[in-house]
Amino acid sequence: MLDFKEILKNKELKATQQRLVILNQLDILKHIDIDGLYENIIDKLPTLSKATLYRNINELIEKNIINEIKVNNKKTLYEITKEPHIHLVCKVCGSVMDNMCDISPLEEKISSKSDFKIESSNVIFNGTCHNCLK
Amino acid sequence: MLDFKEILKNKELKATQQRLVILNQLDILKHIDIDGLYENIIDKLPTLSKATLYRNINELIEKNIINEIKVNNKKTLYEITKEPHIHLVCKVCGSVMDNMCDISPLEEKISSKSDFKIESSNVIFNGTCHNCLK
DNA sequence: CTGGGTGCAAAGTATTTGCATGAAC
DNA sequence: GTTCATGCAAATACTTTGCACCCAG
Repeated sequence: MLDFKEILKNKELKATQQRLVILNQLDILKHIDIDGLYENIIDKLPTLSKATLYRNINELIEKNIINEIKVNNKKTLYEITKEPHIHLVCKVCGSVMDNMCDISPLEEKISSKSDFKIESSNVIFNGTCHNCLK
Repeated sequence: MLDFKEILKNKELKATQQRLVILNQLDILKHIDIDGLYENIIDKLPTLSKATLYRNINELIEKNIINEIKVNNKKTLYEITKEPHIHLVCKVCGSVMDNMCDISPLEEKISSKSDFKIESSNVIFNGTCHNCLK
């Protein structure tokens, strides 16, 4: 499990109860929007205000501790920043899955063809997941 | 040039002045957010209300005549739906470019590995464009 | 003890909706 | 002539901000 106290310290952010709970819940819930996150946290930390949640989400994105996933027709989701990966979004059940497929061949093709230096990527595939195919 | 009257008719939408101007401007401006679009249209059609713009954008997305591009740290952009393609977003100048690179090899790799049936994709690469590299 | 973080309430933005009027077909 | 679309204003939803108090370091 990730040591969020340490991570926050490294980025010069105080390890407040609020931030630790936000990060823990994000780690558990994987891909969640702001309201889902809020509802989940309120059980653990009933005093949390939405203002604080918004402020922290923005701060944590800024420091690259978490990152946003923008899916069409959905509210923005958040996740803990880990290895770069692809997202598979099921149109039937709505679930979002991580996929570790290596996209560097594609990146190289594009870089060379377009003279564009790629630094990061956001790749989403929409379709039907394993369970919903059955 | 695309015949938007025809396109609207095929989707059973009335070809109103508002819709035609919205589509024409989108076609010219390529990747634009709602406020940029509104400001551009107001010159051509000063009576357009933002409510109508929002309603039409939603309607046109629903009918797949236009589509949204969700870029991190940017407002949602809109474009006329054409061939599937990738977006390259320059972190320096902010420009958004289309790239026609074929991603089907990647799609096949993922489909087979994950047992996920891909129907559409949203692929964004962030980095530095040709001009800003100089 | 000090500075950054929090909660609350209020302000600021963004987006949607109800309804009377108007335009497309 | 009908039906659907529009403009306006109001409602709703979303996000940020100011400020007094609080807690992590």
